[in-house]
Amino acid sequence: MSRTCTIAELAREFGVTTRTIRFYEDRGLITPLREGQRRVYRSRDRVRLRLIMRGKRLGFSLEEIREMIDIYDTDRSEVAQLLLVLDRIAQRRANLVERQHDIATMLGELDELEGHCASLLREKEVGTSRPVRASG
Amino acid sequence: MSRTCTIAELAREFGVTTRTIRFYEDRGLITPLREGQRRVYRSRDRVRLRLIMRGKRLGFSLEEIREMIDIYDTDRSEVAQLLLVLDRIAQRRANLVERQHDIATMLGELDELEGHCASLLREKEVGTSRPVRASG
DNA sequence: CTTTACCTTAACGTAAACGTCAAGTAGGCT
DNA sequence: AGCCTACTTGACGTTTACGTTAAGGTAAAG
Repeated sequence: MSRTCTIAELAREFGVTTRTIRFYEDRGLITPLREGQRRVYRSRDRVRLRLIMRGKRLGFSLEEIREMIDIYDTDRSEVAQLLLVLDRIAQRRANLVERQHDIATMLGELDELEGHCASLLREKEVGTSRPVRASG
Repeated sequence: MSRTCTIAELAREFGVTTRTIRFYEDRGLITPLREGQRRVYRSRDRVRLRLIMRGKRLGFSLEEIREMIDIYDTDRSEVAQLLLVLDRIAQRRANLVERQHDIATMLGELDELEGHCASLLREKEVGTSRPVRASG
């Protein structure tokens, strides 16, 4: 495991531009170390970026993603903070479960449509003595 | 069930602005009837809007949502079109299944974190004479 | 007829999430 | 020393998905 890397390496690794990574930093999603001027990324940052990309695939805004990251970042030394984290986890979970239902609904509708199409297709195949040739 | 309705009624029903609905029409996502100048929406349009809202919740762009709607709209009288629809269905399904996995991963991570927090909390509660909060 | 309420198109404004220069710096090669 | 490459910080441009006036049409109510 490469301990640290440059911004260009990280960008290649995740298939994004360096501009994107700097933008995420600007929005407080990543906080790399510095070696003089240059940014130095560690596995910690790679984990973050993975979280970010996953969040993006699911359509979360960067702000929402920042909130998720905050959950992992919150200080867990005090009871109040722990309770806060548990509360946020519950909210996130509820949100994700909603999405799961939306996806399940969509998949169900696709199944239905597919079944319809398949049966239409069978009808057409039965009607033709030879393979696909349709016309008046 | 009200067969038709105005743009304002539809907007209230779905909790969006009329501007939003007109914008969706502009992008080819909805095509209401007209009574003179005015738009008239039927259950067909309501179904569309439900599809749109669901797509938005899942983070799909309006363009992607338009493509989904196209799947349902494609002419199914010809075999070639049916095969096209089946192909698109497969692609959509693959996409949705990917999202399901992303969500499952996130939920798993939340479970893990929750477990960690819960055990930290138990440690702290053991140390206190008066319990902070008990459950389960 | 005027007000009120709802509708229309058209056009400009805006926040998010970057893309795309521009101009400068720092280290390595020859 | 000169050049190349990779990095840096701006700062303006772009697309998406609407918000927000502007400017007006229509139909019932007062």
